[in-house]
Amino acid sequence: MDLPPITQSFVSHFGEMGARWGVNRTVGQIYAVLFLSPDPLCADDLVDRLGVSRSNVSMSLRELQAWRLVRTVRFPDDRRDFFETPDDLWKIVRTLAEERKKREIDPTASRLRELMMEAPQSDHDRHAQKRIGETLELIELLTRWYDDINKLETDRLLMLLALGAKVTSALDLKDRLLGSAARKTLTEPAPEHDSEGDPK
Amino acid sequence: MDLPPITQSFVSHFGEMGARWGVNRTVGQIYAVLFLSPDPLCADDLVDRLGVSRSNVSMSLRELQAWRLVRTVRFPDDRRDFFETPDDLWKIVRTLAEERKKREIDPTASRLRELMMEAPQSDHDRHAQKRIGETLELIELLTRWYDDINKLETDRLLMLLALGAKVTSALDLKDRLLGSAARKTLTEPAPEHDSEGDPK
DNA sequence: CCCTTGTTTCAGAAATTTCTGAAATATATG
DNA sequence: CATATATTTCAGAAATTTCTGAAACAAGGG
Repeated sequence: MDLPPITQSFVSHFGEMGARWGVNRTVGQIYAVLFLSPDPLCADDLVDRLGVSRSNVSMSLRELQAWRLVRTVRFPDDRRDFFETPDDLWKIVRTLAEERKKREIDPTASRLRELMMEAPQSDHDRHAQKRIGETLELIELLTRWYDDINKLETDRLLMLLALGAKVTSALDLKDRLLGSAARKTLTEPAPEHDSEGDPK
Repeated sequence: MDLPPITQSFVSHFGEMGARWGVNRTVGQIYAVLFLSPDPLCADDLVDRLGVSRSNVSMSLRELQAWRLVRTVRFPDDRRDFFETPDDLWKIVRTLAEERKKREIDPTASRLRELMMEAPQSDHDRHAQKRIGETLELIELLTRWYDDINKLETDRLLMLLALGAKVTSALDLKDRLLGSAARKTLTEPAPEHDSEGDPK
């Protein structure tokens, strides 16, 4: 490995964290190198900098492209592919959210939907289905919210994030200004999830 | 494996998905069984139902406890530990979010903070540090938002989720009612990211 | 104490994932 | 079409993770 000190340390960290993020060490490291590089790099640059095999680099880049976290760039009079990360951090955040949802949530949601179609054979099945149904509703609520929020342009998103929980007081204020009739039309009756959870 | 059909299918799915969620097959399956079980189960119940070794169950339960996704229950006149999942789904969602943040975000944030303290040795380092700083700011913005939202009681949270992107129009409305001066102080200018890759 | 019942630990076996080098493929150029 | 350059594939090697059975540990009676 041959990298300036700060980059080096950043790259190692991404290598270690890779596992927790659902990618392997090399994939994490390659992403880190590209992320910090001022200009696009070709596969052999990555081989040199990380000291891993050419084929490993090739497969890892492939995976990063599947995640839409790197893209290729071509230069005139050069037959090699070069790779770079989008430099808009917000775009990266959105891509990560989309891809993780696709891999971690969507398959489960559709499997649960299938299970809700099955005819229960026993009391046990009936209980399971009830629980599965509640779970599915919650997932659908969360993903609808996500889809909705994800449509906002970045500056509006930024505004909401900066507001944080204060939105609720802002909404309360609005209610007071308008009378609460208007809000009722915007909020839907809350789905119920009850249980003998702990008193907080 | 000896489970009624719907539970069976749910459990297999959680086993397969386990890997994507950062746990292994057995951990995923055990969680799934406990989640669907109407009453708490002891370790040997899990051995029977999943056909894995006793020690595997023991280690997997330990991991699920580290995640705070299962808790133990004792019954009078029985020396065995029994295990169950919280049945309030919102509590589960919150726990998942907290634990994943702790494992996936926090270590990176603190490493990036360390890297920002280093004295840059070269232009390359300076560029890397700039990029790292932007990343850290974004992470901090997101985690502040998360901490803030996470404080809300579940019914308020539910209200926000149901509103989705409509909050922004609600806020716009509030602005119109109040005059826009108030909001300006809450939004920040969007971070700029420019770059031009040039051929080597 | 010494059973009995239940849980945890841990070294090594088994399974899976990652990585490599060599061969195959693709594509531009003379 | 032959050559040079670049990339991808893939079978097996290497590394890592998961899982097991046996042994150690813990705790409640008798």
